[in-house]
Amino acid sequence: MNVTLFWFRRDLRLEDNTALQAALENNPHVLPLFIFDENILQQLPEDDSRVNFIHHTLQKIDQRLKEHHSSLLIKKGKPEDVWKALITNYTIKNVYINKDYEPYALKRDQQIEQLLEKNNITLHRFKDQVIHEESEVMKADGTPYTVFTPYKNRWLEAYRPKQILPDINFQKFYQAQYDFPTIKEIGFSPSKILVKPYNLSDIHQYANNRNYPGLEATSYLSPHLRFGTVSIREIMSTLTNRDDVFLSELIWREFFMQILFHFPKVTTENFRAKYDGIQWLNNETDFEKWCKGQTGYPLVDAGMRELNESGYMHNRVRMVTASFLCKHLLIDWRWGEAYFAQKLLDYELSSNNGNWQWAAGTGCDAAPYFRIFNPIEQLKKFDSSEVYVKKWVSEYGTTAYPSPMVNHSFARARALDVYKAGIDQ
DNA sequence: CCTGGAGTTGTCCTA
DNA sequence: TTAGGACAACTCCAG
Repeated sequence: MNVTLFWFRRDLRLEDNTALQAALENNPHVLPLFIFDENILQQLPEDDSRVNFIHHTLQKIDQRLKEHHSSLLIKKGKPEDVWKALITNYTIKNVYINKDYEPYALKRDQQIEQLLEKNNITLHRFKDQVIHEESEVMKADGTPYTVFTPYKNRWLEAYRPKQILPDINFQKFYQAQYDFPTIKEIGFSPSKILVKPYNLSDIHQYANNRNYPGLEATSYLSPHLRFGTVSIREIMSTLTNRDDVFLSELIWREFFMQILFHFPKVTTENFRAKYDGIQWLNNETDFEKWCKGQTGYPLVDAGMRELNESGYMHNRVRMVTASFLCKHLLIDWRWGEAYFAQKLLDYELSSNNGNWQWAAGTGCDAAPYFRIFNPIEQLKKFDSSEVYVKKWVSEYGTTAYPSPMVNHSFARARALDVYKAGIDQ
């Protein structure tokens, strides 16, 4: 039996899925596939919340497919090995994927494409996870933007709303009944941390509410965009002119994706080499206090504890915690980036890296280094009733709560000195 | 090539 | 009490 493979990666949905739709429209016997990639899994803790979310999402997709006498094929291994086995066990002419722009994924897909080509199999790639991909929003001279505002203006000029795809035809799937593996069979254990459904019902209030972590006004959209459990086009179709501040955040997502694509060195290096001379203190005890939310600054600690306990952190608080690590503690932004990468449900290399470099002042279009968040002032301004802080730091206000690990005025002056010295080198 | 305007999210001090 | 400027130049981008 000939089959066409559709490979799910970070597009875990049956609705408005560009490559899946194309596969079903042009081929009989479409076999949907997901590979638990050992290259990625081996770095993760056994109860990783993202792996659990992926597993849970795939199970729901599999259940829907089974209602139509088909099912998902789940494999675990290194993608190249898995594909070699698939080519041996099935007769495959076409493979469909949605593009993924991260450095690891680009390399992986290139390898798989070579392997498929050798076996006379065509790989069909589609743009799906973004409105404008890496080279669709460029300056007039053909080079990429490195400043957000002009990028955003060009992005908006180029935007054309697109129709959501019609419902898929389940009859076109390959009819087979594969067992769906348990989380244990994949080598993981259940996580207590769960992805919440996204909620855009109050999105027209985003501009007014977004800075107040106590309001519980966040959309919780980010993990869904990360794993493709919702289509970016569907989100765009729900926005109106009033939602321009929220739309800007979606454009930031694509801005940092194209930065990572065109400047992959940012993964390990400062975007601006000018800051390479900063002498980080990198004190491990300090770092541990920050990770655990034991700094003695309530807004910082609330943020870190929210992250540790829920896999989320409010946007404003991400800036405060990141600024605190880099400027008050003089710890290399890469340490903070790696910690967020472990914990965030919405972890995305491009956004995480871009925003950490922004906070550290080393990135493109970054905050100037002398802009140092005052964690006490930020608390007064954005959580004055202390609802957010009390929610996450239950001992706040008692003797059990630690005193500040570093004096703000001292740390501020020290950061200015160290940054200045680093730049002057 | 030149030029001018602008650049996510702050803080602190002074008048 | 509050508004405004300093903080520090530098680079980007469009015309």
